[in-house]
Amino acid sequence: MTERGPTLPCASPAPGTKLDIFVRKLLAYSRLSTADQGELLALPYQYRELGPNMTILREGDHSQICPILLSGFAFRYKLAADGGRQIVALRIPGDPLDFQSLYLHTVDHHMQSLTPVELALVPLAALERLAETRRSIARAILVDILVEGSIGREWQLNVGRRHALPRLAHFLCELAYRLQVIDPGADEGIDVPLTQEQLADILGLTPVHVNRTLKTLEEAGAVIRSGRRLRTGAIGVLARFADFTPLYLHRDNAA
Amino acid sequence: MTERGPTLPCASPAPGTKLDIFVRKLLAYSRLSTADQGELLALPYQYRELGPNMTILREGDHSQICPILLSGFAFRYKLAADGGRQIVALRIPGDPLDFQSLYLHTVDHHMQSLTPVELALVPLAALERLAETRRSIARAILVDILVEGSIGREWQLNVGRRHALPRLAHFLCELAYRLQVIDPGADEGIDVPLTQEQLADILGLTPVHVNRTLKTLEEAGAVIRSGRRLRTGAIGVLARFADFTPLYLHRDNAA
DNA sequence: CGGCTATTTGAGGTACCTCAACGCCCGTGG
DNA sequence: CCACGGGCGTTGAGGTACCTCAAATAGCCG
Repeated sequence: MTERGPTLPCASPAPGTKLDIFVRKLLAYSRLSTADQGELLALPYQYRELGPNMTILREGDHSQICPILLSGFAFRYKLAADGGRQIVALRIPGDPLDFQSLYLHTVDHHMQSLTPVELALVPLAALERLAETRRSIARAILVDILVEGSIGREWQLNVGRRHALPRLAHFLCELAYRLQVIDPGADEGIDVPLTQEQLADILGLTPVHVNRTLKTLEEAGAVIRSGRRLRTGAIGVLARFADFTPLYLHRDNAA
Repeated sequence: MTERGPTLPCASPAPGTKLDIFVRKLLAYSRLSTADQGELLALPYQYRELGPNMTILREGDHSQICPILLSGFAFRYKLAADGGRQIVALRIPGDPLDFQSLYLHTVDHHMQSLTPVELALVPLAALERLAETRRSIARAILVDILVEGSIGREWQLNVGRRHALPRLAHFLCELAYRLQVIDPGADEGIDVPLTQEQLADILGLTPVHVNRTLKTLEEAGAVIRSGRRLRTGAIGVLARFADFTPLYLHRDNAA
């Protein structure tokens, strides 16, 4: 059920644990002592691999576990009565996927894997215990929740008040910027693992219009497409179309 | 600087404190012992009144206080490079306005009073101390943050995937529903203290189109306008146009 | 009453949507 | 290795929900 490494007082990964990337992600936004890091790395979890487009959370669930995204991408979405889908958050490797259920009874949205993913399923009870005994870990959890909230507000602005071209460019810019935390080369450009339909559901557009907007961005040299692959140009190039300011990502918070 | 009432062990308001409505609001989403309630009511604060359209928080601020909205309405907003404004949250009486600065260095959005407001300015340090000694209060703070995040996601869906009419109706429905916590009669209809321009900035529309959509809603009997006043019909009537399901407001959480 | 702001209405424009057809990638199985 | 099928991407044509601009009206506050 739970394979756990021995409790480590230092920050080198516990043998056998895969939570390394999770701790690195938290460290990008919060300070944690080596002891804190050791406690996190020693969390019990169940390892699971999922293919793409698999449901991870369902609206109405009462969850007892917090999945942590070890690799791959996942997204939260909501559905309108007419079947319209809005993707409301994108989660990247290292991200915890459901801290919320620590404190709310009911899940208010759906969640799916975007690519094949590796998950560490951590019992909420274990996380809760850790948060109670270690203030700085509780804090790091909160910071993650708050930063996701801030990103959500920026998406509200993006969908509500930007035209398709800067809207798309802004999203791509944000994604590249966020990926820098786990991939130092991301500022030179990233592979975007989203179909045009998924992009449309993030941006509040139709797939057809995303297609045309991508074409424009490509002609402007801001993205490169080959076959079904989509790759962004460097952040600096994207930003010229994007009205992008990274303040809302709170990368200054760890300093 | 700070007028504080004496610490009370029971839940009846501390003499002289105005934080009663704040505690009632937290109680709607979290369980708190009478001792917890007493501690909250005994929080030190500076009382302040503000007119409408006054700035409460500015993007880039490093805040040391958490304003609590004792009466009146306030909203968070963000600006696009072209001057477009998106209102990303509406806060109602009893709501804390900046728990976020407990854990993040920099404010990522602006905040203004919508109507005349009364504020209790609580030092963040006092809140932090309370959260550290009382787990259930820390929890209540978190629940408030999470519920606001959930509302933000619903707004993403609203702006991204609903047409103007259900979009407007959904927002009005939500507002009436939320106001029930502090005003039991709200389900019969509420006064909406927003100009059409502000409604437009919530909904990602133009004021002109909001005007036309309101007209349609009025002809359908879902809102009443007289002069510049806007009043909603009963929630049940609004809901017929709104695709509204209150799950995301997490009112089940206190139970 | 005067002046400001919010609302209302009209006319014309456009960014994005809908529908539909076609073609290309790519995984699968023969 | 090739043939096949299905999903995703691409393109075109036509439609529409919403926007822009502009002017007139109405409410509100001194």
